[in-house]
Amino acid sequence: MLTNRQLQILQVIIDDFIATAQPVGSRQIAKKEGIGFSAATIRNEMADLEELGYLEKTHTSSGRVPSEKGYRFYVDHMLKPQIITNQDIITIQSLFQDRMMETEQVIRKSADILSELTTYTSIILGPDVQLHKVRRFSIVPISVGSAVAIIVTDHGHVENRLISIPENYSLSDIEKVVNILNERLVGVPLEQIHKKLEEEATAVIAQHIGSYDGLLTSIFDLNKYHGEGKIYYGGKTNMLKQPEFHDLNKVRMLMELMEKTSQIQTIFPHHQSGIQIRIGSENHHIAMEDCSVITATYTIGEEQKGSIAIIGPTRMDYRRVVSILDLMSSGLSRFIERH
Amino acid sequence: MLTNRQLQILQVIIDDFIATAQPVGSRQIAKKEGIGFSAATIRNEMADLEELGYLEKTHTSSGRVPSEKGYRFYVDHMLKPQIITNQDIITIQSLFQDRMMETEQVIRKSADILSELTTYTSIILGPDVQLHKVRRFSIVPISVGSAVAIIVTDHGHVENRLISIPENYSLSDIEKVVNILNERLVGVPLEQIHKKLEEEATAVIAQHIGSYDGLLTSIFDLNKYHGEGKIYYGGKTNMLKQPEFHDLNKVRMLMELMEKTSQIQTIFPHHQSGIQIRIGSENHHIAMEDCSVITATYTIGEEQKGSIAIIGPTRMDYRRVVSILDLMSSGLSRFIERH
DNA sequence: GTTAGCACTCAATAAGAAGGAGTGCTAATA
DNA sequence: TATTAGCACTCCTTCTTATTGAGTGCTAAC
Repeated sequence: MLTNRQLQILQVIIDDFIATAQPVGSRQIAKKEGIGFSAATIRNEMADLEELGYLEKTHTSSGRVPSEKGYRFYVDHMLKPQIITNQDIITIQSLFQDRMMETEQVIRKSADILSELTTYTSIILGPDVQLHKVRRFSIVPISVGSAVAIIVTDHGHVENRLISIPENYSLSDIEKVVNILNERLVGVPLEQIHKKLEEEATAVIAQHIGSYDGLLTSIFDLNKYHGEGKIYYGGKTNMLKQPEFHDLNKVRMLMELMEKTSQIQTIFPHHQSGIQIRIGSENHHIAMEDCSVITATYTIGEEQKGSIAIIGPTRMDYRRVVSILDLMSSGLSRFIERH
Repeated sequence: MLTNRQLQILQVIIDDFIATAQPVGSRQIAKKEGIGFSAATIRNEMADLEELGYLEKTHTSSGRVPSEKGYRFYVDHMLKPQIITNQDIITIQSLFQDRMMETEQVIRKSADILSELTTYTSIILGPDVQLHKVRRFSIVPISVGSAVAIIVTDHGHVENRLISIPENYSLSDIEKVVNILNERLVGVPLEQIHKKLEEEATAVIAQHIGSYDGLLTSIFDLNKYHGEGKIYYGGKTNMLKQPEFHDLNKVRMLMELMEKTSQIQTIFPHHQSGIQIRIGSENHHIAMEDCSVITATYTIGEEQKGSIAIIGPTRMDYRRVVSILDLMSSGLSRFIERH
């Protein structure tokens, strides 16, 4: 168990390092207000804190730097919520004023604002369309043999896809199929379309039209295209402003990571709501050894809907980021709910 | 006018510098096969070429480096098309096999392949949807007061947008509007919708329904959303591998440039078809002082449709990039035409 | 016109010297 | 016993100073 004085020193070191990115020395701490003991005492305490694993040195005679364990402790036990300025609150809330703005746009803008307010990089996982329910299904013929299949959901999302029409289908056949599908599928969540289709619709269609080629299965492979919802980024270049990323190699690895949709998905914790913090190696990614990721989720009703993440250096301003993320996720939740 | 020997030396220097990124010295050149004169002679010629503005020195006693004027001359008068390997051709053409792949997907993949083959960054301006013609227009009500408007074009592109429905519109009113619009708008290019609407449809609708609120104007502001077609990137991080971008500041400026949609548009020459090369300052962008941009266009029939660009260091492999871009743009043109 | 030879320039690298921030330990102090 | 002052020591950083080597420009000889 840490003594009060140790806690105090740890706090000062972490706050200072977050602000300056420089190792913190004992004299520096002693000079701070509210510190009533000498540099020598602090040195002793720091040695203890290092032994306990909360601090590290960059070399034998350098000041101390928080270790991952140090950040973890800080985040778990010492993080008081920050008072956010009115200005920030206004910036965020103005986003959600325009009722007729499309969800996609709002998210895009949210990502930008997040990165601006935090000076880090923001990533937003779009709402999970899989739970939307079909409102209307239609097929629009384009040319001989091809057509566009369109699904509109109850939240106004539109999913469309080019399909091929077997030659033996006539226009009225297509119309029949569309009618049958609308009867059966309206109200069904996207994620269940495939199952529903196999269970009910195929038989009915075959019965009405006689043939049932691969047509329909190809339509509803939609799922494959939007595995988990789109990904939106804000402030990708903010990383480059952080002193810890003066190393081109690190930057490249990080950028490459962000280009790979499948990889970036993994930074979002699955089936966990609320705010999650992953520090350095906790991300299980070489490229993110020196990064922390803070994620939040936004929801509609009971069901999880999407995630927001801020990715920055381990030395990031956890207090501020957590508060802003909190504000933003609840704002987004309310916004999407209205839609 | 340059002598034959000067041409030969210029060629060797540029080819060498493109390959190694190192200033080229007189001894190095003298050692090359096919060079029948001494280093001293070459030094004299180089001094002349420098005086003419085709070469530069990085410092008083360094080897020579091509100047912008040198590259320009090389590109205009000395660029023989490169024989592309079979492997490359296969890679590109395999892209266009799958007839049922969506245009968007093909473009996305094209961008990736381009960046892979060239080791530079590729940017593709999506086809200009403005010239597509309306195939079907529909409105799907979502909740009280809101609906989704959908336009399907003759090339299978789907444009959709959330709109608000004035309270005094009934379901059957909406249906009437949709019918009228389909009668009037099918076959009209997207870019003319707005005009067409004002000229013809409004009167008819007002007559049928009695009121004509802002409903429709809001629908067709679509144009504003897709100014010039979407932008797709490939190999954004390839820049970081080039020795000329070891400077973090340059990298940041370039990356920031690419994040700004409106700015990146400007690198595409307007209303010019064929292959265009812009070298260094010709791009009129501080961030691209050390970059060259090679653009090509892909077309359907007579009308220009979209652009492809490769952005790399001024020291890029012009021969190879031009050839690959040529292949890719004609491939894309044929692909889109089929759709 | 071409080339060999030589003095000169400048970047890059290495090696040393000085300065400074910081630590760890010991001994004195409250 | 807990705290602190003092001091030796470490190692990074920065600044010089040589040293080397690639390359040029010029001159004189071929």
